[in-house]
This record gives sequence, structure tokens and C-alpha cells, in this order.
Amino acid sequence: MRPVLTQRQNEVFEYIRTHIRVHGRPPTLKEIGVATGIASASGVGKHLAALERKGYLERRAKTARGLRLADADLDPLVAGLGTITLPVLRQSSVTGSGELRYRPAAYFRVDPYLLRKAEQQERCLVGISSDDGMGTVGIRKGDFLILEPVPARRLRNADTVAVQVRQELQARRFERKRGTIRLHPADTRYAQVTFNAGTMHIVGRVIAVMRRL
Amino acid sequence: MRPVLTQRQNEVFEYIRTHIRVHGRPPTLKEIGVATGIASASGVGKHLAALERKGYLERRAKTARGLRLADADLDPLVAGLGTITLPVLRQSSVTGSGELRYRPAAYFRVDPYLLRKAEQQERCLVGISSDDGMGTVGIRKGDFLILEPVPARRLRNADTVAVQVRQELQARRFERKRGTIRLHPADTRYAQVTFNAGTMHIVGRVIAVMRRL
DNA sequence: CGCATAGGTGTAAATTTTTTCACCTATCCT
DNA sequence: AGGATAGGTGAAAAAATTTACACCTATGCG
Repeated sequence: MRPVLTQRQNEVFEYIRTHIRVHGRPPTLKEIGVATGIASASGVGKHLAALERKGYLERRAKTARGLRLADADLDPLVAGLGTITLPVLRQSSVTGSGELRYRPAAYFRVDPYLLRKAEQQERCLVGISSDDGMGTVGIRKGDFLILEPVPARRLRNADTVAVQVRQELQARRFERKRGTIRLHPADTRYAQVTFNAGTMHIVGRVIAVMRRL
Repeated sequence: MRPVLTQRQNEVFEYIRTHIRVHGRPPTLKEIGVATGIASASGVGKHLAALERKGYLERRAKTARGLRLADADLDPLVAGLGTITLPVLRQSSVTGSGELRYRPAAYFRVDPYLLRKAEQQERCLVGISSDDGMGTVGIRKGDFLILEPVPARRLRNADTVAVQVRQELQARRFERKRGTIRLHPADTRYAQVTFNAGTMHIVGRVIAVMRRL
């Protein structure tokens, strides 16, 4: 366990962290001083020396803004350089052949953390749910679904999938049984669909859900 | 769509991105020059000017390492700064006094599109729902809630809010009635809570919901 | 008391870093 | 041919930034 910080040291440390997050680069000694009320650059320098000694920072000498957060404080979500940008499916983005043709109208950025389940994050898409068939398990009409296109043969029972039906995108629970595929709504007021593999177009597995209130 | 980069410009750009990832700070003109084989700082400067003009970088004048990657609409590897980075609330991030203690364990990036309802996007937080009290309207235990801290007096009836109860974060529908505040769960199996303003800590209004499956 | 630690101030010197200017080469387009 | 654009070099000036040094105050400890 690393040595604890004094209150003042913690103030300095937190400012550095915030600055990096906001500006994308570490602060200078002077910037730190202004923010924390230390008039002298060398005063700030002593704090940095303490933070480095205690293992919260790494510094490189004679380098402008030559500090970085120690690995323990790097936050994987932020340090990972970014978000993934996913294309948003248009209503009519499935061709007759069952192939996705996307000329997406928009892109949506998501934190990679949401894509944990995806095998290939960069292949994922965003679609908009068009009914409440899975409402009872928390997927509702209008929700944004993050989808990973997966060939039907690699889907497993109880996966949540999104199917394109005419102009609609429906979330359903996937089940394969003796050559046929069933798509179960969670809400019993919706119809269960059975069909032969290849008949219907399953866009992909649902990886995550987002909703604006 | 942003203008395309020439090959050379792209080399410079890619180096900058890599440097930031590796070192945690942007490179200097000289560092870029050494890495890309440009002997003169002003030569590098011209590339940066071009990258800024084409919308790939933002720069701050007279600032050491004063560059950052620009918001990128189309390149998932570059994206990240156009998104909003929100701190994730820790379980114990509310002090006895009802104040937020700001030492987030992690950050989460979200597309600004999700924050439509927020008045001040940069004040938003992410919390994790701890029960299914709003399960019937699609907010479930474990969901990530995007919250905007709003003083109770500015909340309106039927807003969805998040309250901190002991170590839990619960989503509820807000209602004010003759001086008292009621928090309604959507699921009737959960208890409705009535209390006087100021008694309980409402973390904020729920702006959006995210869920990993 | 004497000493170590935390937390300062302030200045000057050393170094790094950006900016500006002048000038050069090549390609592409009209 | 003339002009715009991309991509350079090099030097000097200006500005930003770090570092070293001297000195001050307060607190806790044996």
C-alpha cells in the first residue's frame, strides 16, 4: 500500500488528475500553483517531489509538463485512448440479400467498457429498438441497442439478439431447437416466432443498451 | 467529413497519437521532428498548422506541448475528446453531510447525444442502480445511470431521480406535494417513501441509462 | 532543546519549447 | 509560365518551464 497523502498533497494530486482529464495534457508547475494557491513554482516542485516519492506520480526531469499519473491511478477507461465510434443503422440498411449495407447517417460514440461482451468491438453497430417485446427485461421501444453482427450459427441459446423485420428492429431472446430457430419476446403479449435458419435476418447479438430519458 | 490527410501529415498525426498513449503527454515540436525525420521545428509547425486547419488537432499558442487530439467524428481510434468524460460515483461517495466526495474511482465516456436533457453536461455523474424499483419502466439493478446533480427545489414532478440510501443508489419517480417529497417506485412491490425536503439526499435527475448485457 | 517533516516565498540561472523569418525544392493545375 | 500547396532547412528571438539555492514558519517527537 502506498503511503497516504496529506490533505494538501491530495489537493495538488487531484488537481493534476483533473487537469489531465480536462485538457489532455499535464499541467505546468505554475498552473498547479495558481490552482492550488501556491505562489512559487518551487513550492509546487516540493509537492511533486513528495508525490513522486510516495508513488503517485512519475516525472521526467527537465521536461515541460513532464509528469504523469502513476499506473495505479491511470484509469483504464480513460487511459485507453478513447471511445469507439459505432455507425448507427438506418431503418433500411438491410438489403434483400440479408447483407448489411451501411451508409450510416450518424455515428455514436461509446465507452469501450460497454463493449465487454463484443468479440470485435470495431464491428459493432448501433440500432434503435422498435417495440416493447423485451420491455419486461428492460429493453424498450426507442432504446439504442449496441449490436455485434454474429452469424446465426454462432449464436447461443438465451442470447439476446436483434432481428430486422421489415422496417423494424426487434430485440428477442434467441433459441435454437432441432434445426429451427425461435425468437422469444419477454412480454407474453408479443408473438413468438419460429423459422428455419436462413429465413430471417438476425442483425446480431445485443451487447448493451442505452436510453435517453 | 474532415479533409483527408496527406501521407506525411498522417505520419505526423499518428506519431502524436502514439506518443500521447505511451507517455501520457503530448510531444514537443522537436520530439515530433526527431520521430518523423524533420530536422526543423518550424517544419513540424507547418504540419501541425495543417492538422489543425483540417480539424485533427487543437492547439494552444505559446504553450509547451500545447496540442491535443481533436474531436473525431469518423475515426474510432482517434475519437475520445468529443465525448464527455463523466466520473463514476463510488459506493461511498456521499459523506454524512450529503456532500459528494470527489475522488472517483473511474471515468466513463459518453456520447453527448445521451446528455440532451442535461443543463450542464460537465456536471453529470455516472452511478450504478442498486435495485429494481424502476424495473417495470426499464431501469434495472446494475444499470449505469447518468445523473445530473440538481437541487431538490428545481426538480419537477415525474422526474426520474436517483437517491442515495445508505450504500445504495435507487432510481425513483419524484413527486412534491404540499411540502413533502415522495419517491415512487414503478414496481408496486417496492415501498413508496415520503419525507420532508432536506432529509434525504437526492443525488440528481436521471438523464440516461446504460446497461451491459 | 534539537531535529525532521510539511509547506511556504522569492530570485536567478539553466533549459526547453514555440514562434517568426527568410529561403529552398518539388508537384500539380490552369 | 505563373501560382498555389506540400514539405523542407536553419537561425534567432521570445516565451514558457524547470531547477537550484537561500531562507522562513509551524508542528510533532524523543
